[in-house]
Amino acid sequence: MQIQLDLGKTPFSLDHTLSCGQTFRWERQGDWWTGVVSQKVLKVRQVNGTMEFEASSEAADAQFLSRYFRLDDDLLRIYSRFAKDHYLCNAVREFYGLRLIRQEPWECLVSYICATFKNIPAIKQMIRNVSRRFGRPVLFKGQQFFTFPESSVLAEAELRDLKLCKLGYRASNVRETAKLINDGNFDLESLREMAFKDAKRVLLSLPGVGEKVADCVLLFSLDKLEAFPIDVWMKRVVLEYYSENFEPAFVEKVKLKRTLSRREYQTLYDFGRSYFGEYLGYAQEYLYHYKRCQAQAGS
DNA sequence: TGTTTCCCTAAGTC
DNA sequence: AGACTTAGGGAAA
Repeated sequence: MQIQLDLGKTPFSLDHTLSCGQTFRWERQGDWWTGVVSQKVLKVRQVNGTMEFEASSEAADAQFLSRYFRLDDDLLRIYSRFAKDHYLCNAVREFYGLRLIRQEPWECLVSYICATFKNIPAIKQMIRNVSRRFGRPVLFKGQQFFTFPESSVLAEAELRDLKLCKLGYRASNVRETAKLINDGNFDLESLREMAFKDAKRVLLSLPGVGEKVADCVLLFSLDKLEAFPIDVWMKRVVLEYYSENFEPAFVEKVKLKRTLSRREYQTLYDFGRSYFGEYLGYAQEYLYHYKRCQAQAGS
């Protein structure tokens, strides 16, 4: 059964939201996007101010979609707080309506542990492989999809099988993290109620989770909009667009390095926090997408 | 114009 | 500070 969700005057762009690289389980065919979210298959398209969708389960109703796509965020207010320079104004104009997505924390955590040193097509491939190998099949409109496996399943997975999913050295990090989560030492949902710094400290204790992965999980699944993940693209954004905020020697030194030390990461974060304000997580996502599109257009 | 090969780099962590 | 580790994708052949 097809359901409609009226967006009213709420700024929203389904295409920008699903194209910007924050999530790895959606595919576009024509106007329609199909993806697996929390045990359900969704097929969605946007026609101006309306979202039309179908789902494999009735649990995926308009309220579910509204929560997943963060339609509760007041985007205009968020824009007014950070769109104060050339780059952000351009990014907001170009990607108007792009929203962060409220992902399922466990899948988000594994996705970003896998994301280290990989490009987005490769990450999508890994998550697809893991779901096909360890997830549960769901039939939707005559096609077979696979849910993302629970931590209990990955905790008992053979390393060999995870490596066959092309995880490489990430396989052991995924399995050991799954064990810790599954043993009940960590309740990911409880992090949502904690302060940003406390939640981050907990995540940093998991194998395969450093500053950047922790920030991604906090931003994309645990409602911490003050997270500001700095990967190679965001490093370039900060050091190229906002270099005047740093010592020239620092800029030159950090530009040349492949990876950031914890101290350097913190220095870039502190700039983001003071310059972009309370919604720096949103600013991050716009600038990340903007920089990647610029690079693609230029080459 | 269609393959194959080579090379660089990727939503970093420890 | 340097090792880890691998596949996608563009350039070159």
